[in-house]
Amino acid sequence: MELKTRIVKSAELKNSIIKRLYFDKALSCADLSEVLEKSVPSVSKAISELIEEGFVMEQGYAPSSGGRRPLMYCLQPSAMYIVTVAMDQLSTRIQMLDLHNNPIAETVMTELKLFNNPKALPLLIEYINDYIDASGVARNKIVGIGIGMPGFIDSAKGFNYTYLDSAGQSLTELIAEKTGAPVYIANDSSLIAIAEQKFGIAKNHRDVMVINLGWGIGLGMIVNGELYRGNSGFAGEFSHIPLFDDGALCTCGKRGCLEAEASMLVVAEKAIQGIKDGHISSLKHTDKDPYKVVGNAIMEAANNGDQFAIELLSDAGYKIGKALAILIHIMNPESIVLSGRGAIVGKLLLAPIQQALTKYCIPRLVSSTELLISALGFNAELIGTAVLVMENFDKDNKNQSITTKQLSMEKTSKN
Amino acid sequence: MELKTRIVKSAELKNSIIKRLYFDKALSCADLSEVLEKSVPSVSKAISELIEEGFVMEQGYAPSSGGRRPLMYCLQPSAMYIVTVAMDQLSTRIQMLDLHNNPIAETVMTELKLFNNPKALPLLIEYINDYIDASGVARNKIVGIGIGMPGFIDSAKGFNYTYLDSAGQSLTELIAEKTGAPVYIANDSSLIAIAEQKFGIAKNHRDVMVINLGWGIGLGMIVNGELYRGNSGFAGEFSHIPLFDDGALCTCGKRGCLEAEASMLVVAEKAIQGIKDGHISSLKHTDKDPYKVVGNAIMEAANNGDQFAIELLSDAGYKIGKALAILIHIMNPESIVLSGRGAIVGKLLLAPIQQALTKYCIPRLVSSTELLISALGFNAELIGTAVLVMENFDKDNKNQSITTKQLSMEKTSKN
DNA sequence: AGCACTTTTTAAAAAAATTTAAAAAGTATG
DNA sequence: CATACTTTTTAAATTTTTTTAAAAAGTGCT
Repeated sequence: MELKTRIVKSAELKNSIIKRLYFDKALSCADLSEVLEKSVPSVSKAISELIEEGFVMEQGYAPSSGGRRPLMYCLQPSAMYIVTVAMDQLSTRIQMLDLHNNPIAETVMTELKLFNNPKALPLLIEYINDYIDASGVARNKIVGIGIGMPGFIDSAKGFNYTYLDSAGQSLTELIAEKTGAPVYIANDSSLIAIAEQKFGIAKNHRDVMVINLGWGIGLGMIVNGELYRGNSGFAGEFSHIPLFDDGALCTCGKRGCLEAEASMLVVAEKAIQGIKDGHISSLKHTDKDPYKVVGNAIMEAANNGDQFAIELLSDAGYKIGKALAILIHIMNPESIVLSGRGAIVGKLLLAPIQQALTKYCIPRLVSSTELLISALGFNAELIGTAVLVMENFDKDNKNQSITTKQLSMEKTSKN
Repeated sequence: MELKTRIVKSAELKNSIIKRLYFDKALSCADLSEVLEKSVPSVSKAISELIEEGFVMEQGYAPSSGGRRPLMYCLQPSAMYIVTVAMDQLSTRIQMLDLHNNPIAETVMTELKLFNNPKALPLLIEYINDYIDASGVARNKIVGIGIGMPGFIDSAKGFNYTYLDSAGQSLTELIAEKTGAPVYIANDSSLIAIAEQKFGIAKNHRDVMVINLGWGIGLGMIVNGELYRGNSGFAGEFSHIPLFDDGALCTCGKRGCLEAEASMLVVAEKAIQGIKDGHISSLKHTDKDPYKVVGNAIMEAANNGDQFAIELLSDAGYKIGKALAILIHIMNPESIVLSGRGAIVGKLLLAPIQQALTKYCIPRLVSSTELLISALGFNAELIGTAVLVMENFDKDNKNQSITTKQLSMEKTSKN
């Protein structure tokens, strides 16, 4: 009894040290004491236990700042692993990362249609299990499985109200049961946002708006330093604000939405029409090509200097800029990041977006917001899911040190 | 030495108990233990000290929930007082509240022009000092002075970049020096928002957008349970988003801003023009009447059923609704509150706003947001400033129990 | 009315965390 | 190159907090 409570208490501090080291890579005992608001002796004791248990290791001495050089600690990368899953409408990527965010194997990409596919959920579980088995990593070494997916998602309860019907049961509970590891889910745009804020171009910015330029246009919001999803998880429905009087008809049923005017899908449509109308361009088109292929071709052509492709993207950029003007007025963010697939043409979008901002924004507002282009790109979502797992690390292991957890799991699996 | 550290430590808990009781009115020892995440014995000890020191009192027993009835504690209302100041462009109100938010004297209202008035700041300080002197309350009994004012404000540093030029010195420090009490400032719309969320119609809502219907249209945002001001304090510039293609010219230099189309000032202008054009209405107009008088007359006439006045307000309401549609898409708030002066015609605005929301919003988004009308009305800003003072209570008294503070101040004043 | 079961409060014992002091390992400087 | 001044780390003493246990005060049912 006494032993148990002792472990519970010290586990809290130890888990928060692990979490902190995941995000900050390397810290000294004094650093940790300051950021965690615990005394140096407490932290010191916890660290030496963590080293003994194999979770933390010494990394060497940092340069002196005028006194004794601090001994830096970092996570033992192979102590635990994070399974990251990034889904879109058509395909799913799976990847396992160590505690330094380094992949331990090739990313596996599989076709998996979400829309109207009752088999999607069992298949997803199968793919994840296969991946873990193939990796050779023991289940009790997995911190958690993070899954990013499109749709309206309640992260706390673990539901996706758009895809992956789980017959009323919590998706996270269900998948956790079948895989033997804790599961966390979140919306893809949200994950890209936290990836950019924790490990990307907007690192440590308190207030960031991240635009997910995929086939649609998503928005992930970091507000007061944390992800904002709104009262019912619908915040950031950026692409359906009434932006143009009597514009194109949108899939949402309204007119003049940003998505109906400037998404990659619409750009592809316009390109096809343009080619038919005889526009000069390096783009070729056969009716059989799906929009996805056309979209990629446009981005590539634009990057290679094709005038028609650049025109199309500029037009979209200007419209996105008008919408961003609204966002800036309301949120006054430190930065706006162009991320997701479309980030590869980010440089081409920059000029028309800036032009729109100048036209539609109060000057002092534009000048207090930076416009940035993601460097994470296509990897953002995978990194975001890893962050999702580690963000929940201290909460979910509150009553149990990860050490005792691993021990108890080994025992039960031997039974 | 040992005594001092003992006081410092216990002061933290005691101050957080005071703060909590200010917001929650009455709590039992067990309640406090739970919300403050401290053990019952710790809280119990702190409470008995606070009672001895005269800050807390027993309030009687609450009904049993199946066991022993809890003894409820509340603040001794006369232990300390809060000075609240609400400024607008033309006039300033001052009021002193006890710890139960009850006014201890009549509100004093004085003419005080903010725009282009170098005497505004010394006058403000004089008014505050006069008010405190007249109240008969000792300076060391004043928790703090909260001031709400229009303009771009940095609450943390205590600057107002629009009005009350303080020659580079922090406004809050300056006023604190001259009045002998801690001073906190914030933007008027922000204060109305926290008033509605702490003591108003949106009590305890996590995500609320509060519209301040004054002569302009302000927005105060509560996000993830706390006030959001953006990266440089400019968040909520709601009334200057590009809403109408080529609309009326706005004071900000752009076209089609909400403020230029639907503010009370614009409504007043339209009313004057309408009367000249021969509209039938109970409204009378002489050219000498300032807009302020016209505006009030319109609101009164509309509430009395005057058709022309109602039409004018409905038109403004519909436009506000279009802007709210955008806000809902981005923020997905639990509720939107119509507050400030204009809240008295809130009922009349409800229908046209709802109509606009239905037209411009995705259905599932409208239905997840409540549209509410403030009951605090004109008092919201004063209550908001009191909240501002108490929100900072535990932070600013971190190293000193309020008791020892009062004692030390008594000594120095006797010297 | 008495018994089983709650919840709140108080008191004593045990554990955890912090403070204090001191040692260790550097830097800068005359 | 020794001295004064940093900063980091370790160790011991003290304080603070929590846990545990028990008492007090109610409810509700037979």
